[in-house]
Formats: sequence, structure tokens, C-alpha cells
Amino acid sequence: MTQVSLLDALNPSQRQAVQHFCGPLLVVAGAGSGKTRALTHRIAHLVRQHQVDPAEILAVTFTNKAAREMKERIEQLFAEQEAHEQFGIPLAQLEPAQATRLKSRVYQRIIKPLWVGTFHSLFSQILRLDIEKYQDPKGRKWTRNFSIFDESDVQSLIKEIVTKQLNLDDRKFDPKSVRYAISNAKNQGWTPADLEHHQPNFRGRTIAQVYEVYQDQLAANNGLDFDDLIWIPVQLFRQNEQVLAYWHQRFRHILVDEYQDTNRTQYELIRLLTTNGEMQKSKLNWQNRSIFVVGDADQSIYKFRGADFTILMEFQEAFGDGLPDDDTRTMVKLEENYRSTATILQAANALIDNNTERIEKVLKPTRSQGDPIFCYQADDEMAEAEFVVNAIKRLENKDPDVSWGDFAILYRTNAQSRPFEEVLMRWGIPYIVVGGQRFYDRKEIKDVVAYLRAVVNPADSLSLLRIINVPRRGIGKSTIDKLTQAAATLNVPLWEILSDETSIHTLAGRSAKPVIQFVQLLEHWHQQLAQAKATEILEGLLRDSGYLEDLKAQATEEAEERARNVMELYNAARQFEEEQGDPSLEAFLSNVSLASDLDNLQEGSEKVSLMTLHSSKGLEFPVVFLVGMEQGLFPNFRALEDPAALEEERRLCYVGITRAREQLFFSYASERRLYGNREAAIPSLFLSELPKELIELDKPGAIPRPLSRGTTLPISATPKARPAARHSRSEQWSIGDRLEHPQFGRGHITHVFGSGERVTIAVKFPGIGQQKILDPRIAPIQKLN
DNA sequence: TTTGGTAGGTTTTTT
DNA sequence: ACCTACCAAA
Repeated sequence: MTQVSLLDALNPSQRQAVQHFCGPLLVVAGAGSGKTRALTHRIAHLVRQHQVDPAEILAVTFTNKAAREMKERIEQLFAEQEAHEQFGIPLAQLEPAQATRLKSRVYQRIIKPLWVGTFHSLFSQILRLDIEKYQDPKGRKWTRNFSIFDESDVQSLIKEIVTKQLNLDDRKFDPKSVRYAISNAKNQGWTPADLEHHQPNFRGRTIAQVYEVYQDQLAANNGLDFDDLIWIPVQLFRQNEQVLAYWHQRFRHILVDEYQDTNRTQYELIRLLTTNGEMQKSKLNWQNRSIFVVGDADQSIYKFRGADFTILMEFQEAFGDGLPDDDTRTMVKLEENYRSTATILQAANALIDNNTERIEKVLKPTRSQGDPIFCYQADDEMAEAEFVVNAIKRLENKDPDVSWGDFAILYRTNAQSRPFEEVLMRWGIPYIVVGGQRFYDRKEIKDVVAYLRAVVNPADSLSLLRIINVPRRGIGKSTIDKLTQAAATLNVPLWEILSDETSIHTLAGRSAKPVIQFVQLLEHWHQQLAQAKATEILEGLLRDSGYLEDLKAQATEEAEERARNVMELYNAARQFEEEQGDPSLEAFLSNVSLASDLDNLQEGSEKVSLMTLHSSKGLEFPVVFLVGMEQGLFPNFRALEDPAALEEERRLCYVGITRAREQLFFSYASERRLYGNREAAIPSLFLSELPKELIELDKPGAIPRPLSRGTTLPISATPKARPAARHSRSEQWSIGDRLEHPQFGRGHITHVFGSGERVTIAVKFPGIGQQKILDPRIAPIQKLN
């Protein structure tokens, strides 16, 4: 072989995708059909065959981990090609030192200039450059050292606004649901005024008001939330032609992975960059320019966060040539699956066929039938965990090629991990839990990050308040109140008050001294920002603030764990400096805010992986356990009454099934502990939708069809059009309330889930063994006294 | 100001 | 069953 082509070892559809040069292309890629291969090969092809400058390519991935992997795979592709060209031998046969040198040259020339990352990380970088050119409709402005507020920061800010500043009833305006509504608005691309326009009722107007004050607060802190990282670039591009033209020119080739999970704002961002804001399709100029998106509507699982897979379905209309699907030049389907056994694919195809809203597509197997799927009924969640761990032990024992890293346990909610952890721990089997409480959400990490943020962005009063008395330095509540009062009165950031000597001296001497010391500490490191590396500043702050010392002085088990975590953060900073080549604290902080737990999941770590079905998207494992297959858990009870939501749950199940390469197990418990009580459970609807001949049951007998109301009926595509029953609409429901249902008779409420307008209740009807989960807005129920 | 106790909420999924 | 946030007592 004299020359390896990038097109070798690709099937015709993949080749068509890879060879695509200019104009729009939608790649409909089923699970396991080699879409990452198509993406990476296409990028390499653009650079090698069409001499595209890597700096002109923008590739959007769904997670940071996916971005990292994509870069590694492209680097590998180039290194292999160049090994052939320069030395005539495969990369693997080069001397290690030579191979390393070759790779680092490829990295410098190709990989480093590429823009590959998530929407959030890519556009936060653009904002670091251009946000000072932006002004929002109310004249708010931000500077490039802005802080990125995480979900808990945002949550407490909203709570503060709702309860303290606007004095709203926090039962009617639950901070959580208000937060959700604001996030939704930003994901739709709505300003507070737009929100008010779309929802002119009292609730909509009030939330718009909270949104407005919330933006004030964000701006006052020079902070942004996750949604702003997308929504502000959109507004900036709309209001400033020059900025848009610059980035439009800059990114001639745009690629988006997991396109089915983009939201309206993200779509708008891509549209603006691609078209330079041109609305008329006939005027688009596709010379030396492309938009290439890859997605699978059947794997759209992020509706709750604003994702809308109709964006994928409308791609050809938005960018395309308008020809019918069959002879279009703007769509390629990848349907051949290289990952899973035929059995697993048949199960996946059968399941997803129950959905109505989809692009018709079947996964075509390329592999043999394989082992049957096994379904286990356990007595309770502990027995379920024992079954799973036993199966893992047995399989690992049987085959020396199988290792712990080949197994994944997938569940619907994070709370389900515990029993599996207990049993795995008991047997000393190494495992990793992805998600749940994130590393960066831990108290000690948030404290240290607050120090860093305050140094970078002194306007960040949220962070200042978090650490002003941590560790205790004798700045008490009354002192802090006085200072924040002063800041509020003068309408300046808290820092202005703190750093103003004369104002501080109006405090009693006993209180003034620690404040002055605190200010000096931050000021000192603020001045070092330009020259010092992130690790140096972190080290200095930990030392000078006495934070670590204080932890060590506590000498408890817990404090030691915390100190270890803080050191872990320090290690992360050091690693970041080595890998990224940008040692600034600002760069590290952005990385921290946008990091997800999934990023720690390393291949070859030889550990059993535990994670939610959502986290498993994009991953694959030889053996997969789909656990907790129970009505109400999965599908989740919130989806039971809503056909569209139920279809989303089914897609989630489809994602789970298609993670498996060789073997797939389902399990459910007939009784499960919920909020401390034992509750009977019935098998998931999804189990009954799988072809019986593919499934081996541990106990004879078929999987009973779940009887919960509304779920066994054929799902129609019509959205939830059922009018809310008037009589129960505004009722307040609480545990113990008695009620009557025409079908089930009298019963009493055992649980109330959620709050505000999104309430679901669990009701025990003595006549019926099973307790029912109802939506009081829809269910025909009558309250009794 | 800090500690300890308890009431009340929590379980959907995440960049 | 667990965690947090708030309140009373030292």
C-alpha cells in the first residue's frame, strides 16, 4: 500500500458524507452507524483535499469529552497519513520518539487552530473577545472578564429576587419553576419583553419582571448564565454587522454533531454564522462554504432543556435545495449499524417503531444474531443490584478478555445509583459513577472557585459574599449587611465599597481590620493576573487566605476529604496548563464552569460505569444493564399522561438499548423503596413493546402489560389537547387529602410531587392494590372533606 | 456568632 | 431515607 486514502474503509453513504464539500448537508445517522467517523474524516478531507485552512473550521459537539475525542481522532488520521507520506511506513512502526514528534507537528499545524467544542465553550470564547461590543436592549453591558454562574448560583439569585426584592409568594412563584421559565425564554430567544408578549397573563408578566431584574443582577455582577453564552452572541450578531461579518468570514465550514438536540437559539446562532444574516435563500452564496449537520431524531432526549428535533427535520427547508428526499443532494442517511448484534438492533427498531413523530429509518445490522436479551425480575432494588453485580462477576470471570470497563449500568434517575454502588463496593469491584453531584458542585470547590472568580472579576459580588468570611475572619452578619446596604444605596458593586478605605473606616475598628486584610489579599492576586499562572494564583490564595490550614485544623474525616478535593482542583489546574497551553486563570475558570462529570470518564480505566441514560448518549459498552424498568420510574411518571413526553422517554430507552455491543440485560423490581416507603411496581411499558422471541425471562411467564391509564392506548401525534378539568384546577393538594375518582373510587393522597402548577399526586385507592399517579389538572377527581 | 436540631422538601434528565 | 435550610438556644 503506497498511499492510504481517507475514503478507504467507508461505505458508500459515509463516503458521500465525507466527500461533501460546499453547501448544506444533513446526515441522518442512526446509532452506531459511524457518524463520528464521518465527521472526523470529513474534516480531514476538507483540509487535505480542498486545502481548507483548519482555522476556518468550526465543529460543535455535545460534550467536552466528545470534542476531545474528535480532536484525538483527527490527529491520529493526519499522523497516519503523514507517516506514510514522509517515511512510507505505518505510524505504528515508527520509532516512539519519531511518532511523538510527528504527532506534535500535526497538533500545532492542524488540531490547535481548529475550533472544536460545545456550543457553550466555543461561544464563551467568542464572548471573551467581543462581549464589550455588546449592549442589551436596556443598556446593560458586560466586560470580558465576566463570571459564568452555575445552576446553584442562579437558583439562589432567583430565589432572592422572587422572595426579597419583588416580594412574591414563593408558593405561586416557585423559584425553580421561575428559573425554568426564564431559561426557556432564553432558549427560545426571548427578551423579557418578548416573554411578556407571548404570555400576557399575570404569571407571564410577573416572570418577565423577574427576568428583567435577574438580568440587572447578572449585569451588576458582570456575570452570565449558561443560556446567555448562546443567547448573547445571537443578539450581538444581530445588532453588530461587523462582528457577525468577521465570524461569518472566519468560519467557512461549520459542522454540528447531535443536531437533533439543538434549541432555537443555537439554531439561530448557526444560521447567522452560515448565512451572515441573509434571510433570502436564493441570495445565499455557498462558494467555499458549507454547513454540515449530523443527527438522529430518534435520539432526541433533551426537550426539557429546550431542544427541538423539528429543527433537524426542517434542515433541508432552512438551508437546502428544496428537492424531494429521494433525489435531494442535501441529505445522506447512514443506516448500517456496526456496533450491536442483530438481536439488539431488532429490539431497538421494534421499540422505536411505536413512536409516531420521526424520520423513517431502520438500523440495518452488519453483525450476527448474538446472544438473546435477558430480562430479570427482582424482589426489590437491593435484589436487583445483586443480580446485576452477580452477572457482571460471572461474565468477567468467564472470559479473560472481558474487563470491568466493559460494563455499564444505566438508569433513569441519578438517585438509583446507590444500591449498585453498595453491592459493587461490597465485592471490591472498581466502578465510577458519572454525574450526580458534580465535583465542581462540592462546597469546598465552590468556595475556592469563588476566590478565583473574585480575583478575576471583582464585580462578582455573589462570589465575594460567599468567601468574605470563609474561613472565619471575624466579618459577621451585621458587618456584611452594612456593606451590602451601602453598595445597594449607592448602586455600585460591593467591591467598590470594600475597597474604599474611607467607607471601611466608618465601621468599628474591630470590624474594619479583617475587611481591609481581605481586600488586600484579593487586590494582591488581582494585580498578578497578567503575569502569574493559574496554579500560582491558586496556590497563593489557598495559602494567604488560610483556607487549607483551616480545613486541616478541623482534623475531621470530612475536612480531610475536603482538603483532598481542593488539592484535586489544584491538580486539575496543573493538568489544564499543560494540556491547553494557556496558563491564565481566566482560561482555567471558564473551563471549570463548563466542565461536566462525563469529561472524567476515561476509556481503559477498567471500571464499571454507572450513569443515567442521558449521560450515556454517544457512548458504547460491550455489556449494558438497563435497570429500573418500571412504570412510573421509566417511563417517568411525569410522562405517563403526555403522549409527546412518553415518546421522548421511549427515545431515551432506544438510546440505552443501542449503547450495547454484545449483550443487553433489562431488570426491574416488583417492589421498590420510594421516599422511605415500600411501593409495589409494575414492569415498564417498554418491556412489553419488545419482541418476545428476542427476550429470555428469568421466570416463566410473559411480561404483563402495564395497566396504568392512558399508556397502553395507541399514541396519537396530537399534542396534549385535553382541557384541564375545571373543578380541580386551582385546588391545593397535600398528603392525606381525601378524594374521589369515578373509576377508582375513594382514596387518599400519599405523595405530592413538584409544586406550583406542575403538581402530580400519588393516590392510594383501597379498592385497588396499586397506587395511582395522577395529574390533578387532568384527572377527573373531586376533593372530599 | 455558632451550634444543634428538626421540619420540610426531594427524584427526571444537563451544557 | 436523605439533605438542606431555617430556627431556637448557648
